[in-house]
Amino acid sequence: MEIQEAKDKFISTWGNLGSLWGINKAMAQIHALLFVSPEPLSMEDVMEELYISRGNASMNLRGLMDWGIVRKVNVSGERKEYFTSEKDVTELSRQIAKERSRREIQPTIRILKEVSSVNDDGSKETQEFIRQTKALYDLADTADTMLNKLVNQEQNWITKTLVKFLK
Amino acid sequence: MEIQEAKDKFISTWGNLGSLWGINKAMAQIHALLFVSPEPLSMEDVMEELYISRGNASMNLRGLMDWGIVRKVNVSGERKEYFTSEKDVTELSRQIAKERSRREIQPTIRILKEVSSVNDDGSKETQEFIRQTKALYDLADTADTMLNKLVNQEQNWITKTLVKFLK
DNA sequence: TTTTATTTTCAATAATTACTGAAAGTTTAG
DNA sequence: CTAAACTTTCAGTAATTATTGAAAATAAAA
Repeated sequence: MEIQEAKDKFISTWGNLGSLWGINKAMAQIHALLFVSPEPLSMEDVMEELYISRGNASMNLRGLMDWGIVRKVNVSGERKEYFTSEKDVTELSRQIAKERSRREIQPTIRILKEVSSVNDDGSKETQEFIRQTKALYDLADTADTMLNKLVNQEQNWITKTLVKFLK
Repeated sequence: MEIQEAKDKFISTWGNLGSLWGINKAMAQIHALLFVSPEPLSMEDVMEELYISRGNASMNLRGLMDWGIVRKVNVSGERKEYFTSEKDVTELSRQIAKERSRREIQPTIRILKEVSSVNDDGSKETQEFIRQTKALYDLADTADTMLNKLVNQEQNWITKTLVKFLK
């Protein structure tokens, strides 16, 4: 496969995958583009490569910065702003995990806790509701904690060793 | 909080969360409803509780069965079909992890592998492309393997120990 | 077999979500 | 300061995705 085809395929695949981590297609594609570009790109560059409008580029670049995986860089002698993405996949996944936890998982956990402490009227329906939402709360809480530990630097030697075993 | 409010809140929250695991709102809400119902529900029941059409209920119940987390049950003396969801959260997460891996992660990994073996023309662009897509491939592959091991029964003592440490 | 109950399918439509482009805003240069 | 370069915002529109509802299909009962 030649580089242009491969690049297009990668950008398109990554774009469709956006929904998997909760961002839209254009945003994921911009990320993909920056991720494989050796040099920072201007907004103009992004618009041209992906055939998207200025407004679209602007909004989604900002979105990526909010996710903490894209940042502006100054290119000396240039007035334009240039953008570059986090290049280290470990840092990238750490950042994504952190943001998803903050934006979606933790709010969900909060609500699970809230609804599972519903007033128990003794009915079968209520008891099943409490049992099930509690179980979900425990699962979500454990999974969130584990994910964050796995993905964060605070890995002691035991964790590191065990991670190797899991691979 | 009273049970009806709690139930509505749970169903609505779970529904919005659908996008997190790649299913639509109605599907996630049906799942939520079945998940906290002590008895199996008919399609009629689902339609009434969630105010959705017959077609919608039919299609999304089928979707949930395709995910392997809802199944039909026969209620003796009844001609209607009744539906019930997987009640065990461990089995639920196992099933979801398995399906997501199969539907999205593995196809992505395949493509990452494919594009990262692009013909190397020696240019800076191509070299960066190869480096980055390879790194992503490794990450996705490792994460997929780990997730499946974590979530599957094949937990040996090492895995179990790791899980305890991570919690 | 015919009737009745129930489910599925899918074209039409509604709802949601994303994108554009131009005007307004901002920053730097002159 | 004014002009030029560049970015952001957002109302309008386009594209996508979800939902309805009724006809067709299926399955059980009579």
